[in-house]
Amino acid sequence: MARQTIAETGEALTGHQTTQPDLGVLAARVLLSVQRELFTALAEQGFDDIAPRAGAVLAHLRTEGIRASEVARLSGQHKQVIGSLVDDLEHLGYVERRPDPADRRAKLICPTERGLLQMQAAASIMRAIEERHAAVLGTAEYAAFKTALNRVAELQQQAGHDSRTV
Amino acid sequence: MARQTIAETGEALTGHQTTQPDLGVLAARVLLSVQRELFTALAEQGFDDIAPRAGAVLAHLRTEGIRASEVARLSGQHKQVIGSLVDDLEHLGYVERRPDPADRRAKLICPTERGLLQMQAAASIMRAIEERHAAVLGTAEYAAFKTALNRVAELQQQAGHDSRTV
DNA sequence: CAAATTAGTCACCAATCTTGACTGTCACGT
DNA sequence: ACGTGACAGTCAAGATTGGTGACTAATTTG
Repeated sequence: MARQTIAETGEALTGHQTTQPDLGVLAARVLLSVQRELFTALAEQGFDDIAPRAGAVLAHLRTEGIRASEVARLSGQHKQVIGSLVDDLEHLGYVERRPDPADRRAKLICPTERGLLQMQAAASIMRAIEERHAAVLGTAEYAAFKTALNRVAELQQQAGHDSRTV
Repeated sequence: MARQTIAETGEALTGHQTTQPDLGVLAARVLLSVQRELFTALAEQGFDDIAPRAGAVLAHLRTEGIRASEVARLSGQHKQVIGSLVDDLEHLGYVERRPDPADRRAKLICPTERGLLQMQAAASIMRAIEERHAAVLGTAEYAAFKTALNRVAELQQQAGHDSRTV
């Protein structure tokens, strides 16, 4: 798995080991380890031809299709990157490009049958991962955690947006 | 966040917008937006010569120094990557290599005065970010969230470790 | 002392990200 | 209707980044 690489792996900068790691370090750890588990499990289920970086597209697929530029916005990646990812996924048979009836400039990225199977598999794996955490933390506590994480992600994205503008 | 990346930015694969995004997508969003805000703020405070990828090293710096291979383990990056990052940070005057008195093979990566200032600045910025979230969610709720995130990161890293072995 | 391990580096290759320019298409104001 | 500006997507090139294997030096093992 990447990058990503997360890219690979930018993190925050405080972190004496003695103190609690900060939000950035924790987010990085969760992301990397979730990615690793998810794509390992996917590979075991036969989806062994996709890399974590393709997740930027796959994570935002919908049965009705989605525009490339919307994927770019949601994933924070450039349009060119999305384009090449879609190229790859198209060759691998996970998605296909269809013209958008509502806008002749745009093309909808639609999952194929294989793409749908992959979406279901990924959703199932992620559900299992989260249920495992919920079993340790407690169902109610995990739900509260997830809600808070959602909220933090929203808040932080607004702030990140502002500071990008600066 | 890179970078990137955070990679890119591999994410999970479920995500109809109608349902709540999964753990991987949320972690990616938090990581990317925190990185963006942190490094923007650092740049405004005069630390404009460091990129998010350098965070892999900076996040694990300690005043007493730390070995390159330990940074590699903590950050999940290869030794070579750490080596080149340390090269850069050394030229920029953030860290210096000192021989490890305990092992003549090893070199300790120690922050310079500027490195210490940067560490303090980063810690302060991250504190401000987290306090902002705490103000919205409530102090107690945010503390609970942070604790849960820590726990999830631990659990997930164990799982990720296992699946890497497979 | 010889063998196996570990820390760090060098050099090379592959993958990835970023930028700028370019073609169609849409939306808006006149 | 028409010109202007904005947006969707693609092409192509450059720079950055990441991964791999081999190598030296020092430590540990037996």
